[in-house]
Amino acid sequence: MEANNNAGCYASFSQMANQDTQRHLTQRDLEILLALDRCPLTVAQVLKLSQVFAPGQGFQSLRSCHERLQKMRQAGWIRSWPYATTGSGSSPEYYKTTLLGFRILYGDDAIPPTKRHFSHVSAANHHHTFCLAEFIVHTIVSAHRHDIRMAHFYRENTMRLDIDGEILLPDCAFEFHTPAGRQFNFVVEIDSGTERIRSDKDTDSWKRKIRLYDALQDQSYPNRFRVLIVSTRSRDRVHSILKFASEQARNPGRSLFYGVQLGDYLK
DNA sequence: TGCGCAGTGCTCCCGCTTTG
DNA sequence: CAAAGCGGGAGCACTGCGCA
Repeated sequence: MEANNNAGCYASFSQMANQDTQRHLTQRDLEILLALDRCPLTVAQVLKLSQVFAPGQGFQSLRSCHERLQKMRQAGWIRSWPYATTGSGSSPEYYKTTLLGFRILYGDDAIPPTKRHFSHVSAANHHHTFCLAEFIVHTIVSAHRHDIRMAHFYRENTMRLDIDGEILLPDCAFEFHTPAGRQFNFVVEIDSGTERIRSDKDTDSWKRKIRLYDALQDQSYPNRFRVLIVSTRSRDRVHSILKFASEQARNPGRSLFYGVQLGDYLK
């Protein structure tokens, strides 16, 4: 895996001082910008993620976290839009970096990955985006607790896997590095239950994904990766996909696909 | 900068009333 | 009688203000 959006490539503070925002950019602000560059986050998700910030940098309350995000928004580093809500009450807002925020992270000449990188998420993708963010935040926080470092994170649709002329775009991908020096590679597929499992016609079917990931693992040997299937729906859905994957696998002794229901994972 | 409190705005839920 | 409309209550995100 190659890194194209990793930390450690911040613009200099003198460059930032040239911005007309007249706001003090802290190390924590950079952590927030980096987090929002991975995926859109709500205030609650930023609060949870702040547990992995440098010691003493985490937020103690939703109130203070929200206040800081408002200041960053006023400075023009980030933007927010409301999520379409499905429960009672008003909908939470999700935050993304602006071009200014992006260039604070990666330098004045940094080129955004896509045109839509700084624009709002279409309503049809709200559920998917929120669930992906929940998974990412929980994964980073959990890994941090076990002293496992995440590296080379690829945000949604930035990793393009070309397998025998067919393309796969995982929802995200990353590496885990353990204190013992071991490396684990993961790609993540969020399943909202909208894709057919066994269809030959549906270009987004699980049958196609399973076939391509299986072929990719053959090509990648001895480098190994695992596919994490996170269902936002039911456990039955996870079991159905994993059962089908085991039926389709060319090497049944190889564990390539791992599945979990998002609610279970977050618990 | 962090936090508490009180208030606003928004949305969903639910029961009641009105309408066709 | 069922569907539509309406209004109050509840829950949640967010805001303004003051204090430490």
